[in-house]
Amino acid sequence: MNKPATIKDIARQLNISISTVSRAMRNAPDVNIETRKAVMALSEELNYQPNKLALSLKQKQTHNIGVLVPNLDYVLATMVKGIDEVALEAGYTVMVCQSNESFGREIVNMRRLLDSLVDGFIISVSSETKVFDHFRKIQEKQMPMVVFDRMTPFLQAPGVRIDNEDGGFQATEHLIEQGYKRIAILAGPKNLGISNERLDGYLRALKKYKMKPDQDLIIYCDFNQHYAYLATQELLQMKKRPDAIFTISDRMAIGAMLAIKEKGLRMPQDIGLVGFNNEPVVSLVTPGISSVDQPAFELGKIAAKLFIETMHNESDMSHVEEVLKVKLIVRESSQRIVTKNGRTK
Amino acid sequence: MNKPATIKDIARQLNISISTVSRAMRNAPDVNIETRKAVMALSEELNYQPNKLALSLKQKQTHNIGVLVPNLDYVLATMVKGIDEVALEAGYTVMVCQSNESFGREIVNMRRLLDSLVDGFIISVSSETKVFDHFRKIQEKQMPMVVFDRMTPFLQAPGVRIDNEDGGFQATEHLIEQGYKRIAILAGPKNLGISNERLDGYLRALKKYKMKPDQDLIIYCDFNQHYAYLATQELLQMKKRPDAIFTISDRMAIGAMLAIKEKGLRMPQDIGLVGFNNEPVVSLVTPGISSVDQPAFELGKIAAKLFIETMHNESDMSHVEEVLKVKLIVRESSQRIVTKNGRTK
DNA sequence: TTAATTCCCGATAACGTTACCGGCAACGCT
DNA sequence: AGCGTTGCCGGTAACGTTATCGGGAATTAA
Repeated sequence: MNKPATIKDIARQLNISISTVSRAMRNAPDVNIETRKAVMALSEELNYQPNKLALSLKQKQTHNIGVLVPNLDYVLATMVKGIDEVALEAGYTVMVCQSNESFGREIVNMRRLLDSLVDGFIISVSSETKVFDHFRKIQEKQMPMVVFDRMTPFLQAPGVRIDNEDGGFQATEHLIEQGYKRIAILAGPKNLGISNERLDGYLRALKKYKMKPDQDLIIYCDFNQHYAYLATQELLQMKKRPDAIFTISDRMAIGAMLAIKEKGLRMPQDIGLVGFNNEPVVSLVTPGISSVDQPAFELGKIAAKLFIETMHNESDMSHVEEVLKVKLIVRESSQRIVTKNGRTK
Repeated sequence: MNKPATIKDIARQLNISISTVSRAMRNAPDVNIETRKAVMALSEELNYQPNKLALSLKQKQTHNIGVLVPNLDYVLATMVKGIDEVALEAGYTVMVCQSNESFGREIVNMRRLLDSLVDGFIISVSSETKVFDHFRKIQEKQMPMVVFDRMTPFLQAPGVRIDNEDGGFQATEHLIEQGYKRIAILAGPKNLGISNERLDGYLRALKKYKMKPDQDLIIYCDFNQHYAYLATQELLQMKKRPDAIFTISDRMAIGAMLAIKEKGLRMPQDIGLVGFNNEPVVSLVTPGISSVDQPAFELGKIAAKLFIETMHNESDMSHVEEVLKVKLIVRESSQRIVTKNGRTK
């Protein structure tokens, strides 16, 4: 009972050939019912487990999905959970690798998995990534690849994302409706798609209300709390400081909030604030921060479904792009006009 | 260029045997320098990638580590990051599988990975798990296994955890020093080790200060925010309600905080609150919640190191148990006595 | 010159599995 | 009786790699 039992052991003990055992095991035709029973019984007794490696080597597929993510924060962890759910159901095992937003780690992780460990990839690109050659290798190998959340025009692949532009629009329009006049945006890194899309929504909202965008109020900064804190400090020291800030992530909103509080300004009276993601934390801080809610779990599930479709489908799906709706959740940080029932009109 | 290049292709094109190519590739002796150069050059040109499956099949090891976690919340994600860091460095790829705190999923995930996909496991058990037979299979196969964070006496395996008992003690002693008299504890599920250890610390602190534990103030409840919220509501409706609450996780502390605020009680004046984990969120809410800080990232790294040691070490390491220090971080939620410099004595 | 040593290399088996082909009975049909 | 069909099974190659062995040529030692 030391070495794990193999198909050969069963064949030898039953005095039949390994081919027959193999057939019996996977319910193939051309095998007598009695023989099958005997094989099943013995395999049970020997606690036989088919060797996945050998199988994968033979039929050149692993039934593993490589999931490449830049980190495992709340949103991505939720998405991964969605992926996991669907993948498991479909008989796939997922290998999650996080790159820590590092370009180098992203490449290393990818190459590792690429070496015949997975059948394909579900990817959300790192914010550091500006070059996409390593992903091309996946496509060269004809491997299925699905991108999610953070997409990029440089990759021809099916994908699913949220309507970032609309999210940016909803957030900005809401601030305008609340009477804010000088609305700043903390956009993320310049090369990140979601960053620019949310910025586009911001710009469209300004345009709709005939407000002129002010370059001084459009801040690009790294996707994290501390940089948002610093950027907000600078914003608040301007002669004509903004009276509202839209940050493209909740983490950044938290940073902004800290700077605002430190300055002694009140939300929403002195300054309005809206974030993005609707992470649990924004409803816990005081004041609660308005934020654009996105269906992260659902998005993960769709990503996995797309992957499986791509696997089983011969036709080119690289043009497929699912876009999920988002919805602004209004909280105290931006709600100046209060109606009778406590909601904005 | 469609099919990936193999060692055979190189051999054929160079008119040498596959053995020689194999040797050349892995810097084995017995190969001429010229030959090696030629092999290297051609393998570069053909973009050759050794097939990990074949290699694993041959030498019966995969260089993969299966990491089984109950979820991917902040603390565990941080630990996984630590594992990842060390594992990658040592040439291992990690496969993260989350069980969603479900016993069934834990088993499914484990069996998947067990079928020759990984060389061993690093495990944090699900809170639902009361039976550990499935883990025994790992040991039967002589596979290395390391447990982390959530340990259990039912598994003989090396592990690393934090000093939960001391954490519970620090938190409770602090509350006592702040003059709280009726200190409740929201403990987690009864079968969870970390839950009981933190409770033990709580009890030891009470004993040290000659305070009698009150069974009505010891609440077992599920490890999540909502149940903590409900439990706190009940606590606050008692005739002799507690004047402080220690929750064994920050998520539960948040739930408690919500119930406390709803009741209109002030922290720390009317009631004190201390959590566990020191997640970022506790410093963001108002008032900031005191919490026991644990070195999650470090813990992950040590878990991975233990694993690698176990791999390379023939001797039995199942008795090894590393315990990491924790440290209470005091915030407004529990700080009644303020000294000149704003710290407790 | 001969023997011993070193340097390279190739052939083969093996890891555990499946796919393909061929073959031998037994059976049914004309 | 002869023929095709069906049911069942075994042998073999292959997936891509490494380990083991053996052996020939070249170099060195005696």
